[in-house]
Amino acid sequence: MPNITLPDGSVRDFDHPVTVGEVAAAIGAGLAKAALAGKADGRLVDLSHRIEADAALAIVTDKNPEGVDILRHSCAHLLAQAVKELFPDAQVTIGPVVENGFYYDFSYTRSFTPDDLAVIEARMGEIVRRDLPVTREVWPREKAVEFFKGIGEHYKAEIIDAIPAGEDVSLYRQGDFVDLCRGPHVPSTGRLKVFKLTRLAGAYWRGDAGNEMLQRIYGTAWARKEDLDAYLRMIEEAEKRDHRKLGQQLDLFHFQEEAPGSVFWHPKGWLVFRKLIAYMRDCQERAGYVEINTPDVMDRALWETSGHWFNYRESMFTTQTEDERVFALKPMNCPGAVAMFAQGVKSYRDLPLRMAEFGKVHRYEPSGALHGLLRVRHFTQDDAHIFCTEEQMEAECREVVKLIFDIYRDFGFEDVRVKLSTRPGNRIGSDATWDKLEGALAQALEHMGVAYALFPGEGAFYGPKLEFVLRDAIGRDWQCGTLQVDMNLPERFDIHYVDADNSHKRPVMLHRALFGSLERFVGILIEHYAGALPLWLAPAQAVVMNISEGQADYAAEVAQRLREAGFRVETDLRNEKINYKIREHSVHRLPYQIVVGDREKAAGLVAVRVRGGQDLGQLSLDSLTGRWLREIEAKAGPV
RNA sequence: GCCCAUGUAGCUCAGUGGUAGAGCACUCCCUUGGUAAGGGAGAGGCCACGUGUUCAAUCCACGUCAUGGGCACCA
Repeated sequence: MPNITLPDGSVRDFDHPVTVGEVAAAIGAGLAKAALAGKADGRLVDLSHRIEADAALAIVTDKNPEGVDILRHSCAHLLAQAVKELFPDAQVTIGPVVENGFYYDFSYTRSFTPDDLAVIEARMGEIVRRDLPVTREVWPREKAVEFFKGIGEHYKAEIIDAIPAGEDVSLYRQGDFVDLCRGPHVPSTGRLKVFKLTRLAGAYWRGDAGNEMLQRIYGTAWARKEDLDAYLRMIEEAEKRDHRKLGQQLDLFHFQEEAPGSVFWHPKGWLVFRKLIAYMRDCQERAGYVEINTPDVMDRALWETSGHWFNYRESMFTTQTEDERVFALKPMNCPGAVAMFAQGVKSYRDLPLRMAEFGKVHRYEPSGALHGLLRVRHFTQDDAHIFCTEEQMEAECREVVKLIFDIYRDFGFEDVRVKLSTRPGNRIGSDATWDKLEGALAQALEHMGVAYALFPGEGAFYGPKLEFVLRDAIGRDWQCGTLQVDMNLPERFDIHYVDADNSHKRPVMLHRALFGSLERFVGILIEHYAGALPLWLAPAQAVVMNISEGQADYAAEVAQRLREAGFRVETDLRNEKINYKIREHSVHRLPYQIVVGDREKAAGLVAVRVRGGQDLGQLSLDSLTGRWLREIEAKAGPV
């Protein structure tokens, strides 16, 4: 008879097979009440699961992450049941757990509306009040297929049909509603209390754009009301930080209909952009890069050689001119860099050759993909191509990785994760070459002690890649930098260098971008800093305000002296109260506000207020600029 | 590209089958005020664009464009 080993190491002996729920009850009434499911020998099971033999068992409650996922999964079923009750003709498909919640995809003749959503949510609450037991049944696959076909659930039948013949499938029943599911689920619908339907969306059947579009209903679900509230507050905070909203409020950039997916940079936004380029230029010069610039418009023949014409033709902007010649706006900088390398004869002594280019690339992204600064059709890469020998490849990769980590740190991104994507099914080049390229990336990381996640099959068709994902101030992840190794383009363009033995050798090419896209990086920074850019990046670093007309000249003079010292300083001499001016510049997140009244004018000092409200009192201009220099040196401001 | 929603003043938004309104911003006047909104007056709109329906369309229908939320895509 089963001995049950609990997580604390204690063992309970039962003289008959027991269910998980019975074990929980044997431990304590409180636990029995809180129990949602069990984890038997590492496998999640229902409370009703019977344990026949010795096992290690943990009781899962809503305090475990797995428990919350079970709540979410059960909420998906609850949603499906509510929809089926309200719209019997709707067909169910799948309803998985996602981060913070769940969704369920339906097929239905008409579109659901936001009003439907409220009605569905109300019905979900009603089913909760019925407190229906949720029970598991195991059926032969064929019987399940027949059953779902019989009740008109063709999508469900198709899913089950894909399960290998002869296998049993598990079904969950709550009231009249039956769904295919691996489980586990909560024991009854009454356990689902904290959920909210959030939005409607379209989604392709089986995630394939060739299939019909289903209707997806998203919801969020939590163990406790406080968790839901915290989540909703987090969403609100993210909305406040939205770079599109802040870009408007802070007068950084705009978009307009004539140029979808292309940015109009206003003076302030462009200043940030320029500062980032200047910063990166400085980093790259120190790291031994040279900077080049190649044409934006080049003959299609070049893109045929590179392979882009055949692979990405529909995403390229092309020209139509008087002559018959077809040009394309560059969607990537690499062919230009290769052309640059091919000029003149290169010696092994020239390698590694690190060529950077702030290249503006043009890609005709699908209209539905455009998203503020984060996905645009014209963007500027802080691109570089490193031509080196196979022997140099790994060391170069290490240098790039180091540079990336150093740079992200300057923006306060300490939490950076690395993804290694390896050879895809559809690829070019021999396995021996792929071994070398993947090895170079993996070893570079391992030698540096950098942890990484492996993504088999996710590499580009010409080579493996590293991707760098950084986590921002409110915990969201952004993929920015990339490092790819490539033996394909050098081959296609037939470039070579002269080696020490006077033979011609093919260089290896590294593609790398650290910010990735400057446009996108500015967007990420705006959200990361919630618009309060650190002093070195702030478009206006300070504003000088007079209290009344008598100090206007002095305020202008102070501003001018600070500008001459190299700072970006505005004046606000308007006939407004100081409260009004301070409010306005606080809303615009200026790092420093300088107030001059009769007292400061008489003393030759300035009164200084720091972003956030701190009052520094009266300072001399020298001590103020000294503070600023130290702050700029420190780079990353408070986030 | 696909599904759904949205598009009214510089911004945020009301509103109606009989060609429009608020707050903020802007201009002018009063006020010269010491650390988050002083008062008054004024100016400002092809109601995204096109085609229908109607005596009459910002409002209804269809189409287009753009934006938003997802899906698909992201060399």
